[in-house]
Amino acid sequence: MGVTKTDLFTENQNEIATLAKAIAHPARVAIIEYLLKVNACICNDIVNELPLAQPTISQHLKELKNAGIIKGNIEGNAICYCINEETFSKIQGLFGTSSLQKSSCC
Amino acid sequence: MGVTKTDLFTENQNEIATLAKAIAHPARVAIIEYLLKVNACICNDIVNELPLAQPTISQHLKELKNAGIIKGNIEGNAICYCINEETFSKIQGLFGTSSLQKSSCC
DNA sequence: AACTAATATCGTAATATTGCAATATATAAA
DNA sequence: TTTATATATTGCAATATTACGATATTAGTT
Repeated sequence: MGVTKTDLFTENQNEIATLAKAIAHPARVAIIEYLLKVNACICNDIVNELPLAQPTISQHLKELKNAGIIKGNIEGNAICYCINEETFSKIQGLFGTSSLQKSSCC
Repeated sequence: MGVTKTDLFTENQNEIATLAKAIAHPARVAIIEYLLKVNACICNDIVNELPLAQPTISQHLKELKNAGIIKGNIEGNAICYCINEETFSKIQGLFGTSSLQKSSCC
């Protein structure tokens, strides 16, 4: 149906899925990488940096913001976006080496 | 359009997005967690473990397999699925602490 | 106030994802 | 060989995502 049955899964599983979904688009990966590189930037910089139309980027920024991965501060008539360290650390914790012990079989 | 313009982004950005997309569903997170917990299992175990119909789980397993996150070995009339360590390590590397240096601003 | 620049929202078309019933396939057991 | 068990595939309905033109909003500039 295209509708994910979130109520059937744990809060933790849904949280991981939601964070992963926010990263699950090359444009959003590019935005994250760019923000990490320049450490902070104005939205318009991203529009100039990426080969997508302004409304499209605005939409991607909104999704990243909803997921808590980035945050935006109003700066005059522009908006300064940057990585939300708290969420970013959480992601590194969730997907990082420590969190899950691996072991093969077949 | 619902169509991601992958050709506009780097191979690396697309790879990260593809791996993230494979994890971007609570059922697939649950499958990964289960495989990590039991270390290996028969597909039918997953069907019994998760509150989804067999065809739906088969589909999720296919996506995880396509992404290289799990692999399946035929074992009699059943199939033994397990984590693909190589890809799993790659994910931990990509999202883990080392790969991206963070620094806040606003 | 009129104008410009930066960003967000709306509406919509194209496409992708999710879930499952029905069915197919494949192997083992009787 | 018939039957049972395990898994995959097909087809489809419901919903979600992606992209962008048009337009709105907001704040600075002249």
